[in-house]
Amino acid sequence: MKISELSECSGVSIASIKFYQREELLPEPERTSPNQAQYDTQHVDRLRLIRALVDVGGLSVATVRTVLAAAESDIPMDWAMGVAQRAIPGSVELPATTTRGVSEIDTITETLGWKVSPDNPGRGMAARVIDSYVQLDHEEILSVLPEYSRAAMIVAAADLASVGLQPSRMRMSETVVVGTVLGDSLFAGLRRMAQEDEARRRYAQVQS
Amino acid sequence: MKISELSECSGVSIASIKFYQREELLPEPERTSPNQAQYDTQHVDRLRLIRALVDVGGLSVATVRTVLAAAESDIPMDWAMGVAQRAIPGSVELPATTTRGVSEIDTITETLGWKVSPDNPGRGMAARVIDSYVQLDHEEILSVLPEYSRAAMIVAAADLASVGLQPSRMRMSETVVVGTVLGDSLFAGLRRMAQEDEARRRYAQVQS
DNA sequence: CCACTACCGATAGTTACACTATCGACCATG
DNA sequence: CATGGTCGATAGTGTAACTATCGGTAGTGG
Repeated sequence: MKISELSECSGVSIASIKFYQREELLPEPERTSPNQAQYDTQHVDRLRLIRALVDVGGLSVATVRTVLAAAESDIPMDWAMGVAQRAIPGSVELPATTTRGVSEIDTITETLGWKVSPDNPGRGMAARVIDSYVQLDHEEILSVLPEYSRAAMIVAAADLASVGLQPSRMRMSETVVVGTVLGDSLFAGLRRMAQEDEARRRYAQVQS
Repeated sequence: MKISELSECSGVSIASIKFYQREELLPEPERTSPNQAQYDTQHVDRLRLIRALVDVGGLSVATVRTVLAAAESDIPMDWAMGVAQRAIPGSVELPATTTRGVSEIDTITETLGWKVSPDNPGRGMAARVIDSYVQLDHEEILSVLPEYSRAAMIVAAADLASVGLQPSRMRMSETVVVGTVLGDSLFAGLRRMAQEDEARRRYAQVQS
C-alpha cells in the first residue's frame, strides 16, 4: 500500500500522515527504495486509533504518542493500567500540601476499603476537583462523593472485566488505553442522558 | 477594589483580566471615572469560576463564555440542565445517518426506560464513542454498556439531588454548570482509583 | 500645583499546537 | 524517457490564549 492509498482508505491527508510520522505516532513503513515505502493494515489501524484518541478522546498529539508508547511496552498486566492512566492528561500531581480535597478523597477511599497507591493520577485529579468546588463555595460536592464512588466501582469492575476478555497482552494494553480514554467520554454521554431522565422524573410538570 | 488588587487576590494577571473582559467573560466593573473602575467580590468569584472551568474542566475560553451565559439566563429549571449540557463541549450532533452507535444507545435507553430527547447531547457523544470502538474493532465495549448505564443513573440521581439542595435559581444554574463540567473530571478521577483497586483484586500476585 | 504612579482602551506581539504547502531530488511505470 | 507519485526537509498557516507596549488620563503625596 502506497501513501496515497493509505491516505485514501484512512481518510487522513498525506500531509497529516507525514506529520504523524515525524511525530513518531506511526510505525516506520517498510522501505522498498529510498523514496518508496509500503504500508499495511497495521498502519490503517494505527491511524484510526490516533484519530479516535484525538477526535473523540480529545487528547493532544503529544499525549497520543506517550499513550501509544505505553500501550506497546510489554509490562506486567497489573502495571499496564497505571502506566496508561499516568500517560493520560488530567494526570496532574497532587498539590504540594495536603489540601481539603486530598483528605476528603483519602477518607472516602479508606471507608470503601480501596487500595490505591498515593501517586494514582486519579487521586490528584479528584482532589483538585474537590478543591475547586470548595473554592467556589459549592461544598455540596461532598454529598455526592459516596454515590460517585459507588458508581466508579461499578464502572471499574466492568472495565477490568472487558480487559480480561482480551486474547493477548497487546490487545489488553490497547483495551486499557482505549477504554480509559474513550470510556471517560462514553460515561459522560450516558451521564447526560441519565440526567435528563432524572430531571424529567423530578421536575416534570407534564408527565406523559 | 482596583484591578491590581483584583489581580492580586484572584491570582490572575492584569493582562489576563483585561483579556477576559474583552472576551466578555467578566461583568462590567463599576466605572468611577473614564480610566478607573471598581471591582468587587462578584468579580473575584467569577474569575475563580473561569479558572476552574478552564483549568480543571478543560473548557476553552469561548466555551466558558457560552456556559456562563446559559447559567445566567433565567430559564425554567427542567430546561437549565439541557441548556448547560448543550453549551458544553463534546456536545456533538448525531451522525447524519443512524449508525451502530446510535442504535446501541437507543436500545439501552429503551431497555432502561429512560426518557431522553433525541437531541440530548449525551446521545451523540455516547454514540460517537461506540462508533469509534467498533471502527477500532473493540466490540467488547458493548458488554460494558449496561453497567456503565447503571452507574450513570446513580451519578445522575446524586447530581439532581445536589442541585435540589440549592436555595436559589441562580445558585441552581451555577450548580448545574459546575457540576456538569467538573463532575466529569471528578468521576474520571474516582474511576481511575477504582480501577487500580479492582486491578489489584484481580491480578495481584502479592496481596497484602 | 506638579511629579509620579496606576489605570484606561487599543493594538500588536508571542507561544504553542496541529497541521498544510512547497521544494528539489529521486524513482517507477508506461 | 517523460510523467507523475514519493521522499525528507523546511517553511508557512490558522487558531487559541494570553502578554506586552503605548499614548493618554486620573488620583495622590509633597
